[in-house]
Amino acid sequence: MSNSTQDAGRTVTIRDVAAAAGVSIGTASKALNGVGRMREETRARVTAAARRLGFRPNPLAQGLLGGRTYTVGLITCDSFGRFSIPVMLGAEDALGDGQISVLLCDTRDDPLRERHHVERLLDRRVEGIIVTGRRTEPRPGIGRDLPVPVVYAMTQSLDPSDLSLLPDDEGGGALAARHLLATGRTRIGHITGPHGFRAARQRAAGLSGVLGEAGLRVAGDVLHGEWSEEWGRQGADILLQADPDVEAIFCGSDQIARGVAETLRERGRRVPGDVALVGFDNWAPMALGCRPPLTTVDMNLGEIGRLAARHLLGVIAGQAGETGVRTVPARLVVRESTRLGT
Amino acid sequence: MSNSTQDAGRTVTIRDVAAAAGVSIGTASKALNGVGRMREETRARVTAAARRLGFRPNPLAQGLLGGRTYTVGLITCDSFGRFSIPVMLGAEDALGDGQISVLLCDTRDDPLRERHHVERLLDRRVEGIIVTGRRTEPRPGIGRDLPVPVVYAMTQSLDPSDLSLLPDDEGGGALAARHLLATGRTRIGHITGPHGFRAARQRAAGLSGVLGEAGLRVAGDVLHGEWSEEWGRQGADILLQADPDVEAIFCGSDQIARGVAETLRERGRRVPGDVALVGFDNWAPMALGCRPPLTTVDMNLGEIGRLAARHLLGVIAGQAGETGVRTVPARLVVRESTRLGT
DNA sequence: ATGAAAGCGCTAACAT
DNA sequence: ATGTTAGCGCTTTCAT
Repeated sequence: MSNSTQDAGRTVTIRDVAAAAGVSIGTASKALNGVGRMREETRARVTAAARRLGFRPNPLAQGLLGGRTYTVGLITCDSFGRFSIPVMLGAEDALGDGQISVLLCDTRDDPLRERHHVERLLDRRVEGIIVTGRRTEPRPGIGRDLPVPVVYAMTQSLDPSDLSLLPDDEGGGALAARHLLATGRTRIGHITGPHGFRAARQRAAGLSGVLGEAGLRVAGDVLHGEWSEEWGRQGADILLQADPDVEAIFCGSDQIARGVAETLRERGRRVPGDVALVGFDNWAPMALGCRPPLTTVDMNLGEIGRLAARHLLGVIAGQAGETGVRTVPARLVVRESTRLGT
Repeated sequence: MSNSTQDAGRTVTIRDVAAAAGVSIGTASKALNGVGRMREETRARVTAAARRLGFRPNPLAQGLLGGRTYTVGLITCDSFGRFSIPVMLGAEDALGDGQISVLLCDTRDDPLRERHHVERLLDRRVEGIIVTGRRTEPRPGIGRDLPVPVVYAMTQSLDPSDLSLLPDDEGGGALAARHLLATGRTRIGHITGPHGFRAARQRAAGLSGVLGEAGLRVAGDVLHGEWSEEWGRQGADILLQADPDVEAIFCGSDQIARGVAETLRERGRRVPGDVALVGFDNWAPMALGCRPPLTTVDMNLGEIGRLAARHLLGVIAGQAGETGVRTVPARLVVRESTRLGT
């Protein structure tokens, strides 16, 4: 009981370890950190004592020395929204494995809160900061000439000397388009979110690009509306009116696609038999709850987070910092809504 | 420019402040912390110098002294799932306002990872730990006799000497039941999640209890199944078969309720005209996307997180630590699916 | 009312 | 090969 790793009593310091091993405190430090030259036997004795006493170095003291703090800050502007969460998860994943701790803050889109949090993070000597968001639109950076590297994930800094990691919305749109063409559909409509969203415009551009190469156009033109199921329901009716023979609909989000699916069913069109359907986001509860389950584009948000974290670790380790915008490829998840022969 | 709060140059220490104010370093410390006795003029001079230089105390150094670290750990077993996120948000909210930083870790339900993270948090001298989860089932605590207070939110520790904050599932069920009775329905069915979930059993108990007091029983018995829309669709058919005259259906989740709503529509029952519908979770995308929008029970997860954080702050501040299980009242959100006269 | 000094736990020069 | 010493930035006695 008394030699368990975490005794309730006083903290065991390196001084205790040194005493127990019969060496000086400096020697103990070197032994434990694997630096300096010393007899193997001594090193072993110190290590053994440390283990026996359950010694755990105090990171505060280590950090104070000007050494590393093994901490990074994670700022979300999104109240842990649907998009920033997978990103954070990926980041935590990559960082946790690297023994880095994560200080979390939520700015709730308030620049004042953000400024405040950045300062707190710097006070705590984080070694880097990851900023996540919910939209891909450029935003002001969190500060110039910060003493630590910063990376933007699922959001873009206006400052081109920052690195921003974004999903490849255009590529995702292209992916959907090629998939639909491959299943033999050529009359392809598009119902998506507000024109004010770059994500919506880029997904549409990806679709149009591929169709254009094939000498085709978007059936019934691109329909912009809310990011909601309700708009999906309305949009589907509009599209069916504009082009009753539409063979496939690519939607800007899974929510929109669900609404579209409902209207199609109510209008007597079978999915995918009459009309194939592709969503965007691969948001499991939506995509799987849809009838039929939805083929959809996955932005690989977790990968974006992991890349952001790894970038940070790289820069911290001294690598040159990449800058500008980098795009992470999307991935198509095929389900019933486009399956052939149904 | 050069007197901005965050200069890129060397960090300004209290030593610099003292020098600038023409006092000793100890005096500067006392002045800034508002302790000790000294001339008001001196204190003002130090404060002014600190502000002018942009002095920010180093929390590492402060913590090292055995003082406070103003940090708490937030452990989620849930990979930031749908339930733990609102809890975390609430906690971050309450803590951030109190100038406390949050160290985040995700255990991914792995006890080894959990143990590891707990130790890392303790190494970093967090002043307390919040454990969040996705299920209300009791789980082993993260450790006995930890040197800091621990509170469980949206998950329960097996150890009764811990404090666990849970949603009031039974109360939520009762809330739904009373609301349906108040709208004049007496034949009330219940379609919910697996019997293995305490949450499902308690919500059912809440419903049955209220119905029992009114001399009623659950119409067609409680139907247990998956937490999915698909089950909602199936369950609705089963219920309609068992009791074709059912007037209302209370569902164990919003997802189930959506499935139920779909089947009802396809079977020609109007909601809420023929059958009223109540969900559980108040998960916006589901509840609002439903046709019609869903009346549902909100567990006040954010409040659970806030309470957890405040409890922790209280214990840290020296208050006696409450123990055992404490339940947070749920709240009914009324929407179209039960609105009268539709 | 102010200053000097010790020390939190640790590491990294510099001595031996 | 090991020990000694000087700090990291701060707070807190204890002198003055």
